[in-house]
Amino acid sequence: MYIWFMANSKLYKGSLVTIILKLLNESNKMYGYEITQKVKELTRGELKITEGALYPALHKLEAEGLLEVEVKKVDNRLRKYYKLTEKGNKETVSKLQELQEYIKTMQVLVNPKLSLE
Amino acid sequence: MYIWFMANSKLYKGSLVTIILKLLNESNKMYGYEITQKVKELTRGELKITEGALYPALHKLEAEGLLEVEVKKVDNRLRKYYKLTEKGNKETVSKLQELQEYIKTMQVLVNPKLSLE
DNA sequence: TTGTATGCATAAGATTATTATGTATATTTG
DNA sequence: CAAATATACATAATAATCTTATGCATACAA
Repeated sequence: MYIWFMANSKLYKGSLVTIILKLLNESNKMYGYEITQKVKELTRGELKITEGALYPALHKLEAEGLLEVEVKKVDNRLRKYYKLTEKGNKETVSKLQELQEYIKTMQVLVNPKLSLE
Repeated sequence: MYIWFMANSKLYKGSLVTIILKLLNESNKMYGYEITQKVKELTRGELKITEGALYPALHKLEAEGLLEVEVKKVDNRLRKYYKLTEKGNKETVSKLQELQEYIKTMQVLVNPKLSLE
């Protein structure tokens, strides 16, 4: 993993958990590397998910009971498949709401013609 | 400053500089406390700007040459009025573009029906 | 056979914020 | 009038999250 196109915006700080939860919500189960590739694909290489951020985040979500893990060996290589628990499903809904509220609030702050209804 | 309604979302991390620059871009000059009150007003108390975040951020922006400061004494109390430098104006445009791109990217990640044009 | 891709992991350091203090004056309220 | 709140600045300790760097290992392509 030598070259990365990066979004280079500090705004993504805090978004990683939301991204992980939403991707897992869409596709039943995914493994870490798959998540990095999916994000790369969806954002056309614009957004990098670094391993140093991803793996600790997955471990934390698992420890919090939001994800459960299943280890599989494919082509003689390990994969750790993650899927949402029931608690994880609820948290996903909550995180997506937070994201919508964040976007709405920021648009109000940044566009003086808008207001919070 | 005893009670604060807070947005309680980690997504705001990284947004403070964008907020400060945009507010100064709209209103010529503002002082720190005024910024906290303006944000509170615009977001109807939803978003808190803590002093421990605000003042260091203002100092940093000044050190980077994005803001210039003018100290005034009003009602026997100090106010440090900040305004954008030319460099600060350019950075404001850049930060606002970053915000729009962030929002677009996140909507793609979170809404699988959308795509980057 | 060397580099790239796949697949995991963690440690050091940077950045940004929260929380807790501290100082000081002005104004409101019981 | 005393106490609480509002105005106005500031910084230090701590927490959270990320980047960068490194490490291990297998598979595949040039």
